[in-house]
Formats: sequence, C-alpha cells, structure tokens
Amino acid sequence: MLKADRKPPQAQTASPPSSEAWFGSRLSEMQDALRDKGVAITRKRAKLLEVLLSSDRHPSAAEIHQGVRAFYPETSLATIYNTLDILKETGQVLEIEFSASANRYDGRIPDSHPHLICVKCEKVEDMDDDPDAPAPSDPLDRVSQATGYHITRLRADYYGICPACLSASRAAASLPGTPPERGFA
Amino acid sequence: MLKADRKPPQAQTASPPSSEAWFGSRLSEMQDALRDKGVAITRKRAKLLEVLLSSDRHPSAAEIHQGVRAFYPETSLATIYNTLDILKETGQVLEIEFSASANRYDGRIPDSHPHLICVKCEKVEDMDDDPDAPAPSDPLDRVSQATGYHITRLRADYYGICPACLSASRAAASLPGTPPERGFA
DNA sequence: AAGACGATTAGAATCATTCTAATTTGCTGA
DNA sequence: TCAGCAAATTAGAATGATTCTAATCGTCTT
Repeated sequence: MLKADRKPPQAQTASPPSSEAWFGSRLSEMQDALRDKGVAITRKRAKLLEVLLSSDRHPSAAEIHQGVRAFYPETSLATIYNTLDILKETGQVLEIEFSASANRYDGRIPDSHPHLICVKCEKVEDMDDDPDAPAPSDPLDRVSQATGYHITRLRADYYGICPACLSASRAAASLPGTPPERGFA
Repeated sequence: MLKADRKPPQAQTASPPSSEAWFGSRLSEMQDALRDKGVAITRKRAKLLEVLLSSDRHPSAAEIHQGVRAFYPETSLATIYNTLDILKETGQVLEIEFSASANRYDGRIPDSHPHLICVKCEKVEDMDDDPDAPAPSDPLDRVSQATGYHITRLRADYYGICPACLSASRAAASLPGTPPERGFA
C-alpha cells in the first residue's frame, strides 16, 4: 500500500490537490457519507467538498462560502453551515473551534489530530510529529524545535460524555420521550 | 515540601477551598501579578479572584459575574471581562475557549494542562494522568478507561507564533511605528 | 400538470464578547 | 477639607459568527 498516495500534502508543499490520489478518495468518502445520510449531493454541495479539500488553510465557513460563490454566486452562507453540519455529524469534517474568530474546518484529515495555530496571522497547520527528531522533554520546547514556531501553549482537551451523563442517558433510554439536552457538541 | 498542600483539589473532592494552603498562595500570586501590572486590587476584583479560586467548575464569565454580584450587586459584566483580560495577560488565568458556548476560566491551574469536557452537561474538569494505571495505546481509550468518560475526541493544538510572523516581528522591531496586528490570542 | 419534499434563500435573531462614552471612586497634594 | 486627576466602573450599544425562520425553488414522481 502506497501510504504517500493517501496522505494530504503538508502545509509547506502546496500542490494542485485534484491531481493527488488522496483527494479523490477523500472526496468519495465524503460523498458516500452524504449519500448514506440520505441527503442529496447537489452541485453546490459538491463544490463545497471540492473547496474544502482543495485548501490546506483549514478554511473558515466564510472562506468556503467565497470559494463556492466563485462558481455558484447565488450560494448563501446558510447552505455552507447547513452542509458543514451534516459533514460534522457524519465525522467527515473536523471543526476547530475558536471563540474570538471564526471556526476553521479540516476536511482532509477529519479525525482528531494536533494542529499548529499561529496566534498572529491565524494560520492553522497540521502538525506531524517526527519521532526520530531529537526531543526535549518539555512538549512545548519539543514542538517549537521541530516546527520553528515559538509555541507558548498546548491545548490538550478530551471531549466526551461524563460518567453522570452516561448513566443518565442509559436510564433515559428505557423511558422514552425524554427530551435530548444540549451540550458542547 | 508538602506537595499536597499546594495542589488544588480534584473535581470529585469538593471542599471549602479557603481553608486550603494552595488557595492562599494562588491568591497571593494573582494579587502580586495585578500589583506588578500596576492595577488596583479593588474590592470587586478581590472578590472576583476569590470566586475564581473557589470553584472547581471552571466558571464562565457570567458565572463569575453572579458570584461577585452576590456580594457587590452593582458589578457589571464589563468589569469581569476587563479583569479577566488583565489576568490572561499576566498568565494568571487559563481561558478555555468554546465557539458554541461561553468560554471557561481556570484560575486554579493557570498553566496549560489537559481537561475533560463533557459535551452533554458542559462540565469541565482537570485531568490528571495516572502514570501507573494500565494504559491502552490509543489515547482516547486510555483516557476513557482512566476517567469513566466516553471520550470521543482529543483536541491537541499548539498555540504560538509561526516562523513567518516571528521574522516579521523581528524585522518590525528595528523600524518602529509599525502597528501591531491582531491574532487568535 | 400537480403534489411532495428536500434544498436553498434572505434576512432576522441570538448570544458571548468588546467597545464607548459617561460617571464614579479613591487617592494626592495643596 | 477640597480640587484635581487617573483609574475603575457602568449601562448600553456595537460586533460578528452562527443559527433560526419562513418563504421560495428545483427536481422527481405519478
């Protein structure tokens, strides 16, 4: 198996992604996920997927909107958010949340993985750890050294369902009609 | 050195924190940081620090506001945000950002450290890794097993300044008068 | 052609956060 | 004590990303 063919290019090596094999396979995966959900793959939605995969910038909803509008100028932001929601539900896009600016979306690698986030220019890059590199023990130093960033903070948070909510939802499963409660995700 | 005396209680062991030694020392650290910044420690600000340290809930700005208002009903939210900003600048509080709900604040342990975030009830807990526990290799499984959470996602993002911005700001340092640009932090 | 139903739209609503301009508070030094 | 000053605080407006709403559009089926 040619691993390289399935791996999105790293940030520094920008290249026309539609020529890459991973592009096609990710596209198919996303399309299949939408089909499985029973939602139509309209032209606008297809273009959205393309835009999402064509950029290594981890684009915001507004950036995706612009990209789609270049081809379908009548596209509204609501459609972008709507489709991103479906992709999130199906695990086909990773949402990187920010409170002070727009969220960013990773359709290339939808599983959770570390990022490098520049607090100045708001660049978001995928990080790949090189296990062979000389490694200081402090993770901030290690990543700084490996990437050339001046890293000041690691956000390492685990998202899930707490024991109390787990048993609550198990209990609720037996008595139907309980309204679902909202949470972070 | 009695390490336990300096460590905030873990989430499951709620206790009157003002009786703990770490409470007093964290409080002093925060007050010193404010003094060093040259800002006054007013009664409202003092109460804010107390509220911040008294809860292991990682409170939101609104929750802190409520806590302060219990003593000083004329306190406005702007004061809360204003003081939190100063504390952030001085590294005395850790801001945990969410785009879909209010940010949460950790004044007990202001250095970056992992959290457990329940996506249902929005509980935020500090996570402490037990290195002696039996450890599955997948970090999600490992943390699920150690905590009883059903962990579905790890957000591991490094924040800092990218190489390009680093050299740009080094260049700007020589020619003064360049306006500072905004970023994620 | 009619009906149905999902997709899409423009614009309004929401909500945490930030901003603004005015007011208050607490000194400091005459 | 009091004038003057700077910092702190305030209420409310502004912001901006996201979500909601109600109406319209497109496409497929019969």
